[in-house]
Amino acid sequence: MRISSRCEYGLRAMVYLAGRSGADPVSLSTIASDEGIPMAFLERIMARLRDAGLVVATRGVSGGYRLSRATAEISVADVVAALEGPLSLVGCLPDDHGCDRSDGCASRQVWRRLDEAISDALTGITLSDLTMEAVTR
Amino acid sequence: MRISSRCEYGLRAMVYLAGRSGADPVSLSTIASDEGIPMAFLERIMARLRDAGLVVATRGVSGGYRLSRATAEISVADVVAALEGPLSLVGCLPDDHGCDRSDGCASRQVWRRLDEAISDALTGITLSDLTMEAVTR
DNA sequence: TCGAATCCCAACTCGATTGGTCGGGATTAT
DNA sequence: ATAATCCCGACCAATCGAGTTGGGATTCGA
Repeated sequence: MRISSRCEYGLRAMVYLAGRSGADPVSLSTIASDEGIPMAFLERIMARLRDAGLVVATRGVSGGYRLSRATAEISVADVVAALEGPLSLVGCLPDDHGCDRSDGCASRQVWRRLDEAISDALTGITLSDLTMEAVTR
Repeated sequence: MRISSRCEYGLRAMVYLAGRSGADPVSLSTIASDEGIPMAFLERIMARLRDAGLVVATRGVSGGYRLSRATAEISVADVVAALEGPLSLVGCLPDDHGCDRSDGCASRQVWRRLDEAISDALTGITLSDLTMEAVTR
């Protein structure tokens, strides 16, 4: 179970933007070179973040990306959900399709718990937390 | 981020064995048919669990698998680690290779926190918890 | 009006992983 | 012996991850 590069890069880019929040939009090439991320790949990542409504792009000469909301209003969970897809660990949680196995439910509780643990951990951190030089532990 | 079938099947098999703990070994074919898992695939899974020291196999006519330890001594984290590999979210946590990026550390704290949350959630549940008909929440 | 900077997008590659299957061994109780 | 069982390496198809390529469409400034 490993975080994808997509997700790692995406969060880095968002933290980067959070550090420049309020200023002019930042171009793809700037983010990519400052963060050491392959530009064409970052482009795909930003497209997802845009589609999720987390960043706003402006095109043309001095265009670029900026955050769509205040840094305190964007959680890491938002970013991860936008990049990793639905983010539910096992298929049968929402639809609850029967659970015909006797111990299937027992195992499933594990995945549900884990789901909650992950969710709790990620929704509790916002980009503004990350721009301050230390996550309080 | 999704749990693999391998892992799902593996935990189901372990819970199954936990429910019969202390009795005769259970054959692959029995587990597979009772749990609805493709037998040849389950065989590969059991091999990993055996290599991890979580189950013991005996061959020959009335052979099969049994747990190597008491159900309370096997955590879900043990099972998942045996089946999912190293289970660390991002490569640079143990070796800490520089962190030359300015905000790399900020993002990394997120992954470390998440790592802890997952680890805590999984080490806290043992097979004996799962054989009782309800995980206390 | 032209061109450069910028975002937008679909298609492609390439290797690893997932989810299996297949075919034969080696062991052991009866 | 023989049947039941685990053991194991090889194989396979589909998907996913991590990018790349090549071209658009927009917008600002000169």
